[in-house]
Parts: sequence; C-alpha cells; structure tokens
Amino acid sequence: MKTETLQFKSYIEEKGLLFTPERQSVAEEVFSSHDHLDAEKVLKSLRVRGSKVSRATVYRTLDLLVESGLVEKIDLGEDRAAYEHIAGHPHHDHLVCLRCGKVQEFEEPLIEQLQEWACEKASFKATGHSLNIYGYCENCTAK
Amino acid sequence: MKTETLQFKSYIEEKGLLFTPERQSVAEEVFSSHDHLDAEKVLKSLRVRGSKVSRATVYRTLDLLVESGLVEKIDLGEDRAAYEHIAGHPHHDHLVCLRCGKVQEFEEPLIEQLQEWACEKASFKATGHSLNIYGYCENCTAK
DNA sequence: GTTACTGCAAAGATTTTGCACCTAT
DNA sequence: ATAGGTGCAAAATCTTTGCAGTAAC
Repeated sequence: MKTETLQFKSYIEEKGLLFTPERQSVAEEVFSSHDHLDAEKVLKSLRVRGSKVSRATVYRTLDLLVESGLVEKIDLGEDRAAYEHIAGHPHHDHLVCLRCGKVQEFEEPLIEQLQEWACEKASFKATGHSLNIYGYCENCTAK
Repeated sequence: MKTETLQFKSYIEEKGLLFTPERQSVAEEVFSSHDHLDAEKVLKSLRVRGSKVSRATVYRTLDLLVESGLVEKIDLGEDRAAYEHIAGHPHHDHLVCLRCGKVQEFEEPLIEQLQEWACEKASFKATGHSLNIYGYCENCTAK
C-alpha cells in the first residue's frame, strides 16, 4: 500500500472510523493520479477498474481526504470542485487555459511571502489561499 | 443617471440591443452597491425596491454587465458567483473569512508583477486572475 | 412584421441527504 | 447490540433554457 494510503488509513482509524474497501479505492484513485480530479472523474476511473463505489461514497470520501490534510480541494473557476493530493507537491498556484482547459502549475515563493505580509497588515489569520491565473496557454496562443 | 449606467446603456445600444427598464434596474442595483453581490441578492434588493424583474433576467443582465467590462464576476469559493462593479475600483484581491463570511479587499502591486513574471516564464497569456486568501478576520480571531 | 426581451416553469448540473439495509466490533 | 458505512433515489442549490406572450423598431 502506498505511503499516502497508509497515512489516510491511520487518519481514519485514529478518528475511530472504519477503513473500508470503498474508502481505500477512492483514496488510491486520488493518490495515483497526478492530474486534477473531480468527483465524476474519480467515479469513472473506479468504474473502469471494476470497482463499484457509489457516487455518494465518492463525495463522502473526498471530504474525508480533505479533512485528513492529504488532499486539497481546489477551485479552478469551473462549476465542479477539483481535488489534488498534496504529498510531494509543494504548494503551488494555477494557470488555467480558457481555450483547452489545461491547468499548469507554478510556484512563486515571493508571492506567498507577500500574501503573508498582506494578511499581517489586515490582521487576518490565513489558513489557505487560491491563486488562479486565467488566460491562454502557449499552444492555444500560437493558433 | 450614473456614469456607469450610461456606459452600460452605450454598450447595450452599440451592440444593437435594447436598454430596457429591467436591464437598467439590474445595472443600477449593481452599480449602487459597494459590496459583493450575487444574483439572489440583486433579485431581493430589486424586489424590496418594488422592481419586478425576474430571476432569469437578473442572470441574463449580469452576464451582459460582465461582457461590457463594467462588472467583474468573482469566485469566492462559495457555491454561487459574486459580482462587483469595477469603476473606481482598481484591481484587488480578497480575504475571505471562513467564520463570518466577511470579504475584505487588499491590493499588492508587487504580487501582480510577480504574476506577470510567472506567466512570461510559462509563455502563458493571461487575461485575468483571482487570488483569494481564506482564513479568519480580526474580529473572528479575537473570539 | 420582424427581431428582441421578459417571465415562467421546466430542465440541467453538481452536490448533499434521508433512509433502509448491511457490516464490523 | 450498537455504531458506523454504503447505495439508492430524492432533495437541494444555483443557473440555464424553451417557449409563449409582449414590446420595440
């Protein structure tokens, strides 16, 4: 079992909950993908792999994964929520292509620093943030 | 009529569309508020003022306002879209309080600069962006 | 007399929830 | 036994759309 899956198992069990096969399937699906996933994609991949987890359980497990801190819920300006696992994935922001939908990631430590500064000035206690830049990716600009 | 309402009227008429009383009402409502509005709030305010514009027309007019460039659609991580008018309102980002829901604005020109830089590095042609910081405002931290 | 606009109610889409049944301790 | 989990279908929420009637040019 992957390290992350094990961490999720620990989280679940420490909370006195059960690490069911359904929860394991959803977790493995999320941890095995390096793309941005949404509930529907997770469900479809599970179905393709022959795993029969219901939509409700996918949603419920995604919430647990977020609670555990192993997965982040991100909002890319679309109508459905996306998720990405965090392990080996330092915090980053997103470049969202409005034409092809591709999402690139970028990192800019100085931006993070300036955000902290802005929060201090406003006496605001930050717990997280989301920075999306919308526009056109290299491919789509060329056309 | 407010300058912004007149600009919207021009935009509408240049497109060969009609500047109806309904469109005017919605525009005035949006331009007169300095808060973040959503479709439902606009509808309610209009009702309170005795204006009977349908929900569908509110949505349709908000789209037009965004198209006109006078209003920005912003996504504060909630389930409904928020809108704010742009005039006299330089670009800014948002501090969203997870407890009381208050949204404060802040500006940090250097962040904008760094974003441009990040886009250049990725050969990405940006058209807009959204930066939300989530956490707890001064009031809510105190408690 | 077209073309465009509105309102209504229905449809869409995503996510949540109530409930009956099942499973682990 | 008891607490928790799952699946299903219904509900909830926000937004869009089809259509019939109305108004503007």
